[in-house]
Amino acid sequence: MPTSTQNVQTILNNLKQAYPNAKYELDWETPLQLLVATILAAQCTDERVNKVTKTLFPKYPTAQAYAEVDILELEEDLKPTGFYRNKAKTVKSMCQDLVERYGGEVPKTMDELVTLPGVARKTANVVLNTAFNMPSGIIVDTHVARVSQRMGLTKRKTPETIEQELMLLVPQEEWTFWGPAVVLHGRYTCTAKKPKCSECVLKNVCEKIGVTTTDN
DNA sequence: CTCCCGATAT
DNA sequence: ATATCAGGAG
Repeated sequence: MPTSTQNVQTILNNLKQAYPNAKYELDWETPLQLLVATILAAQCTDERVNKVTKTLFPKYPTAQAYAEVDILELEEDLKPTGFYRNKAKTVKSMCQDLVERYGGEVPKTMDELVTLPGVARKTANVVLNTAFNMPSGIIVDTHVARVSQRMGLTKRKTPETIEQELMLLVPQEEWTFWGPAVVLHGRYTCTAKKPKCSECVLKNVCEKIGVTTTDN
């Protein structure tokens, strides 16, 4: 058995012990809500997104509602999440697309999702993994990318190529667990600045590539 | 590669 | 002051 495969098993075991119920922390009830929340989550904490969507979701119950809103009003609604002009434009045009091409429903395939404005593989994987329980791929956000590189699981730089390598290493039945678990690990332990290596459950199989500051 | 946006951590 | 934050488009 290759070393990397052995490491992946160890990583999985330790992650499951540390984050047994790992799941995405964005608040949502419908696929459309999760899709919108994930777009708003770009360069913004989930906590802030949840605060905004608490009032946003009741105001816009359907894709049609976003599609018809005045762009300036939507910009105001999304302002606290940052990148608000881009996000308002993206959400509105994406929902227009949903209404025109998919009857207002969120499509359930990767090929269809990534044709929507503002949706690439990361956002599509979040929706497919979380809302539709489909192992379409592995969520690779800034956290998963950073942790994977530090662990020595990949030397690639772009989310797409990192995802490709991870999909070869991680068994498919673990894909939907891997993403949320590694995101949590990256957010709270393997942080971008000053990672907490001394309390890391993966320290024994981590190569600490590019880690310059540790707490021990 | 840059740009979009603003709050927070360091 | 600067890096970073559940990214994606041009």
